Order: sequence, then C-alpha cells, then structure tokens
Amino acid sequence: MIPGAHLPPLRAARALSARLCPSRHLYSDGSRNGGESPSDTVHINGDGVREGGEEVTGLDAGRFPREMLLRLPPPGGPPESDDDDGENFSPGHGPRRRFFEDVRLEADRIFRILLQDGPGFSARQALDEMRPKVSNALIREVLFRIVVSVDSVNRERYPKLAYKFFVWAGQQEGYRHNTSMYNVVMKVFAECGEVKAMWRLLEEMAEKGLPVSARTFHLLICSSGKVGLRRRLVERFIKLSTFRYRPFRNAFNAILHTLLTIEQYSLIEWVHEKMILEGHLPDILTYNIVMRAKYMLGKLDQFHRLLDEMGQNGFTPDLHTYNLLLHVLGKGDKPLAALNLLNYMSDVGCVPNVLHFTNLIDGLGRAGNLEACRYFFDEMVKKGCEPDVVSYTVMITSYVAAGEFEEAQRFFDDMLVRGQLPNVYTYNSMIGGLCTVGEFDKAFSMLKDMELHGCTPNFSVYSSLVSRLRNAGKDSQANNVIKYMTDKGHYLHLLSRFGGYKRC
DNA sequence: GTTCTTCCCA
Repeated sequence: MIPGAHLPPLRAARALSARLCPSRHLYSDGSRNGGESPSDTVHINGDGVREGGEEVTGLDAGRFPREMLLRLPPPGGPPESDDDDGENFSPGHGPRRRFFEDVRLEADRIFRILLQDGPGFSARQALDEMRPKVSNALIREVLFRIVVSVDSVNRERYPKLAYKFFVWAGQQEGYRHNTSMYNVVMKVFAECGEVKAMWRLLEEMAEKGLPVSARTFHLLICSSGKVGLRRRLVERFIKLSTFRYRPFRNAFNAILHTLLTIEQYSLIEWVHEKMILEGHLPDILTYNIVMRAKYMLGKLDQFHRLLDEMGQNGFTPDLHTYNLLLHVLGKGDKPLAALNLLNYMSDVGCVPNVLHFTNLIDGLGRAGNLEACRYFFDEMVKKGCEPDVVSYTVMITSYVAAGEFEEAQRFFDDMLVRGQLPNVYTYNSMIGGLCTVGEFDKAFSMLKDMELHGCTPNFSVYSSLVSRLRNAGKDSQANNVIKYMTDKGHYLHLLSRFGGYKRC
C-alpha cells in the first residue's frame, strides 16, 4: 500500500454514483468527468444539502470531509503504527506445566469434596484434612468447575458451596483473596442469578478496601436487569475511589467501554451526559464509543453533531472513527463518499486496512449495493490488503441476501483457492444460500462438510436449515437433519425447539 | 503461581 496512491474514481465509481444520488452528484453526467481536486470530490452529495426531506440514513457526505479537511493535520501525519510484534507466550513446559497439572488434580479433588457437603459431611473439615496448597490458580480452577457445571437443578446449592470454599480458602495461612478472586466468585453468583449476593460481595470488597475492577463492573451490570439498578451501579462505580479502571484514562471511559461490549447504548448516552455534566472532558475514545452508540440507536443527527464537536475540540479521527464512518457511509449507500474518505485517509497517513474495507463492504451489503461491494473488494485486493475470512464472509452474506447465490458460490470457491478457511459464519451463509436456490441436498452435505473440516455447526445453522426444509414441505429431510444433529450429540437440550419431532 | 480487557467487520 502506497500512501497517496489513490483509489481510482473511474468508470466503476461513476456507475456506483448513479445509485448513490440519482439527481445530482459529481459523475452523473459524462461531461463533467470529475473535477478531482479534493475540495470538489467532497461534494458528493451535491452541496451538502440533504435530499428532499428524506430521512438521511447515512453520513452526510458533504459535511464530514470538507470540515475535517480544515481541521485535520496536513498529509504525512503520524502513520498508524501497525506493529504486531505480538507477545510470544510459550505454552509452558517443565515445571510450569507440572504446576498446572497438579492444580487441576487438586481442584478435581476439592470439587468432589464440596459436592459431598451436607448433613453428616463437613466439606470444611475434609478440606482442612486435605491441606491443599491454596493459590489463586487453585481457587480459580475450583470455582471454574462450579461455573461450568451450573444447571437448573443445582443453581441454588452451588453458589453456597462456592462461597463456603471461598471463605475457607481466605482463612488459610499466608493467603489473602485479591480482587481477581472476588471476581471469580462473583462470576459463580452471576451464573446462578444470585444478584443480591453479588452486591453483598461488592460491599465486602469495599469493607476490606480491595479495589474493584472493570471486570467487577461487567459482572454486576450484566446481572442488573432493571434500568434503575444499572444507573445506581454506574453512579457507584464513578464515585468509587477504589475503582481500578486502568488502562483507561478515567472511570467514565472504562464504564463506557464495558457498556459498549454489552450493547447498552442507551446507558452509554446517559453516562455520557453525566460525564459532561460533571465537567469531565471526553477524549477520542469517548467520542468513538458515544458515536457508535448514537449510530446504533439510529440517532444520526446527534452522531453528526458529535463528529463536529469532536473536530471543534481538536480531536483527530483515528482508525476506529474511520471504521465507524465507513460503515455508516456504506449502510447509507454512499459509495462515492466512502471512496473519498478512503483516499483522504491515505492522505492523512491513516492507510485503510482490511478491516476498514470490510466494514465498508458490510455496510454496502446491508444497503444492497452489491456492485459497490464488488468494487471495493477488488480495490482492497489491488491495494495489497489480503481479504480474510470475514471479508469473504461479508461478500458471501451480501450476495446471498441479494439473492445472487452464484456469485456467493464464486467467492466461496475463491476463498478456498486463496487458502482462507471458511468458518461457522461462512458455512451458515452458504447453507442459507443453497436453501434459497432449492439445493437442499447440497445444503445438507455442506453441513456435514463443515463438521469434517473441524467446524462445529452452531444451533442456528441447524434450526434455519430445518425450518427452510419444512417450509419447502420437505419434512422427512428436515427430520434427517435433526437426526444427524442428535446422533452427533449436539444441542440435545434444544431439541424441543424443533417441536413435533420425535426421536425414533 | 502473575496484569488481564482500549473501541473496529460476518
């Protein structure tokens, strides 16, 4: 990728623009074949006026780059450092490995002891006699065993066992629980729906002066179903002097980030308002998160306002901002504006990578503009970005959604040729696509195929195949699929969802 | 015997 080597607005772009804005746009008539000075090319959507009263569904292309151009540093700014001299963790040999093997064995024994606890058997006493060497690793292993085996029958008993063990461990000589260990018990409580116990645990941490972490917050917020409770939690964490929010610069960003991972967009808005009210200044991360939330909530006006405000406050968009902008432009079916933005990014030293292209293509696919998807996919390859599984899957999914299965198939074949392994998402799309063209047998064999390639189908693959077969009146084939699934021992607990199916 | 989440796509 050579910065400054622009994506060509060529014929393809002209064709795309016809879809973008039929009435007025740069390349609409052959006579004005593109004044290509930057200031011209930003006027993709005419003069920045929104189209006739229509709800603007994408980024208003006339706005963003023009204003950004005024504020952004000149080309040749700091390039995005993409150094991934990743950490080389060795899987662990020798003593380290033995340590963990021993821990696992002890954890198994302790778990069995805990299960026997009850009238006539004191787990505490048995643990005292066993005298295991208490360490964080051991406690984590034991509690992990409890977490993964929680079910509807034991969900009342297990949290008590977990806490009993936790208390016992905390009383052992030379050992003290840290935040991380509290978080693990809290995870057990969360898994069992013991919300009150989780709050008590939080109190306990406070009493002991133990710091709480983003993980603590995450567990609690996920278990707090009511809006009021969630807000109370946020307020509490913001005020908490023991809130360890590193590596974030402030507690607000740590909270916002957590809320983003659990898709709590309205809460993000609320926290943001609170943050401003309390006089805390947002940084680029804050803007990126809040803008994403606004976009997800469909509040594009506010999205734009924030983008403007961000620039006014002297913040330069980073690669995350661009990702979001590209997705918005794609979803709003504004390929030309996207093209300009991509070129602009190269100019300012933020060279688009495979993620940027994929984000854009995903948006365009959702907008149904397959022509543009194709154009940017090709450009991505030309720019030296190797398409990965996700890029291919996005293309395949878009073609399938547009009812062009043959094209999807071509991309699927192509990815195999290029050595990209399809995964569950890819297969899911392809199987769905095969169903849409009535190739049910092929769909079923692809389902078996993915298993052979070490790719376990998820339940939604099965369920969508079954319902498509049934909708096509092919009940016996649908039953074959269900039988295949049960023979594999997959998702037996979800079998009832197929309704009416009897295992023979 | 240890920190653990910077935000980005299906």
